[in-house]
Amino acid sequence: MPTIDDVARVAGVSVSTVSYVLSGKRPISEPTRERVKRAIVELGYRPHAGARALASSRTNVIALMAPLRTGVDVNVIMQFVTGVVTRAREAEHDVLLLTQDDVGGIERVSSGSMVDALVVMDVEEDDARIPTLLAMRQPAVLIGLPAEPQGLSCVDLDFEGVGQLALAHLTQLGHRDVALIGPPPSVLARHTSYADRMLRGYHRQAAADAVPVVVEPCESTTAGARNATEAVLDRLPDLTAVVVHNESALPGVIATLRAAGRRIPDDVSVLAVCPADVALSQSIALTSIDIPAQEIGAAAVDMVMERLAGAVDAEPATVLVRPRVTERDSTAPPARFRP
Amino acid sequence: MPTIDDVARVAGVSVSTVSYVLSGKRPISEPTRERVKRAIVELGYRPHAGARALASSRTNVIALMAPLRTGVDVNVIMQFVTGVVTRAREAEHDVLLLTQDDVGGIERVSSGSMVDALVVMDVEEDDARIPTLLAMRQPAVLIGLPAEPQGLSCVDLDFEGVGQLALAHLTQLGHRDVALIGPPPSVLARHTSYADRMLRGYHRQAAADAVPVVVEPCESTTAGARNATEAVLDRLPDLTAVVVHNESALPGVIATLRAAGRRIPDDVSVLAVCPADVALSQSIALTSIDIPAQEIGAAAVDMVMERLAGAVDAEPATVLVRPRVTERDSTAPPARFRP
DNA sequence: TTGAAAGCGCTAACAT
DNA sequence: ATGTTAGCGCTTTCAA
Repeated sequence: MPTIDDVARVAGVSVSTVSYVLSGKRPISEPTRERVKRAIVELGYRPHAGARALASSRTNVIALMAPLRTGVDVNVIMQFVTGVVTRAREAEHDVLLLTQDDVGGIERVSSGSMVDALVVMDVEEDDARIPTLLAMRQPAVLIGLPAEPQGLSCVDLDFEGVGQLALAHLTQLGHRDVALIGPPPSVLARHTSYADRMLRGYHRQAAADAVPVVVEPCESTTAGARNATEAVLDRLPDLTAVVVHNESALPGVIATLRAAGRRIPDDVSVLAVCPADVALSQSIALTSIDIPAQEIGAAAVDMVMERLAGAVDAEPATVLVRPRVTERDSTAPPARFRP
Repeated sequence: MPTIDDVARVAGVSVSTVSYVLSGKRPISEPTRERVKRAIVELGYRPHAGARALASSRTNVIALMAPLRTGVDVNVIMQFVTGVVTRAREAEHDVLLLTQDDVGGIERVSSGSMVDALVVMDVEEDDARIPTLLAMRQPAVLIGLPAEPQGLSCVDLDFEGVGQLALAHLTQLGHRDVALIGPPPSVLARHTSYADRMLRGYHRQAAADAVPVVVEPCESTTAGARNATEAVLDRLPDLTAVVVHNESALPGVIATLRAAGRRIPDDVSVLAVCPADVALSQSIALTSIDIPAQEIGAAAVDMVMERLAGAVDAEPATVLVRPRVTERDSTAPPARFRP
């Protein structure tokens, strides 16, 4: 492997000149730059990442902690991951993937100076990783919003708003007998940030609209979806609308509703909270509050890069993407509102 | 951040002693080792990854190229990824994630000495990355089997065997009117390794058993599954069994068969080629040839580590995991064989 | 506009 | 069993 010295020799310049041509951190005359670039190409030179990291304390790598916990939809995770990796590459960074949510992993990559920053997924209300993240010298950005961010930067869809908006949309259509089919019990049990926030917003809206709250957690299997849907029909025989906040349950919920003789949206409206492509790949195009997972992942990287670039002590930001309802074919006013 | 010098000073030894305590590459007296370890803990010392890489030409990072191409099931990808990351951690390595399948990414991490080795997923029959992989000084392992590995190591399920076994299992039950619902057209079009091999095996078995080959590619959507299933029923009105090599299509295939009035397995047997958990999470537990994605990912890492550890020129290995049918509730002999 | 050289924090060969 | 020290390949300050 050629080194920077080789390049310098071939180009007939000093190593520092080569370095500056590469970094652009000081002006280089056009002819010199040309000679250097030619030498680089000729030799197939690539700077050694380790040497660079050692000399500059910059690795151009960010860590992405994407724990694969039970109950979280893999599709959605991958959309976040894709967003992060893609945007990171655009910013000349690579991504080190951590799939365990252990504090040990954070410490290893952080104090070992393996990465310049961390992006953390699957955040809980009271996340055990927060103290560790605060102690690192590298910046961290959470995808999610814990109860007390304590100065960490966060990005996410505004899930409280999602809960409110989901119910409000249905009540405005005239629905009163609405149920929420939610995330799996495991997700609820560990107080995953998005789940708790969504429920909070949903409850608030229910209070405002004076409609009862009927919530059914739901395992992410066909059987789980069937059970939850049947439970809901049982608890609310006059059900006219259902909010589903569980990607993997959607096919099963739809199938079970139909099996029970309820047409969508004629008898029951279905409003999904999920990525747009999931809403579109069901047997009926679902009205949904889209989770822009990829964009949120990209936004997380943007925040990382800001922190890396400039104001080291830029005050921590919390970016909450505003939810919107995209009307498709699965919602309508309840039957009694129609001729 | 404390450095190795700090540790040496606090422990009252030389830096090399600290280094050797850490690496275990030479004997250290018990008392000395103790003092050093205490100093390490006391200071919270972590070796600087870049410095280490520079001095030792070892990064303890492997690259995982997991392109998210259209048509491949995310669930399956994630199982491979999980297998790779988990086993890599067990071997004291971290994983750098590349999601584009560009040759540029390989060159960057390889000649930049960012990683010790590469694991490559989503391999095609005639994979464009092979020349680049051969040119690297780091070892590479493919998950998949190209037409000409040219000396690269490969691990995968024996998909030719899968194709044979799938059909053989059904014909042995007495089925003659069998259809194969396959991967999406895009996967076929780019000659993804596993798809081509499975088809090859299937054709061979069909010739051996003298049954016609009815193959229907299938988009990974509910609609796609419906279309493919209806097409199959159309082409083969007396259909008694179907092989499904398309995870995302499974729910739709099952639903469509039922909608057409065919009970499973009474009227139609369904044999799936998919990870075990996918087979188990359908509305009926499917007989399947399981794809042990996680184990294959782990095996890929094992092969990497062997190469890294010892015989640099260990001859390249090709490990093909033997497929097995796991009988569950979706297959039975055809009706005419039963009372 | 360019060059010389002092590190960055380790590993491992060479000494003792 | 332990210590000394020469790099590893780069960045960046200081000089010119």
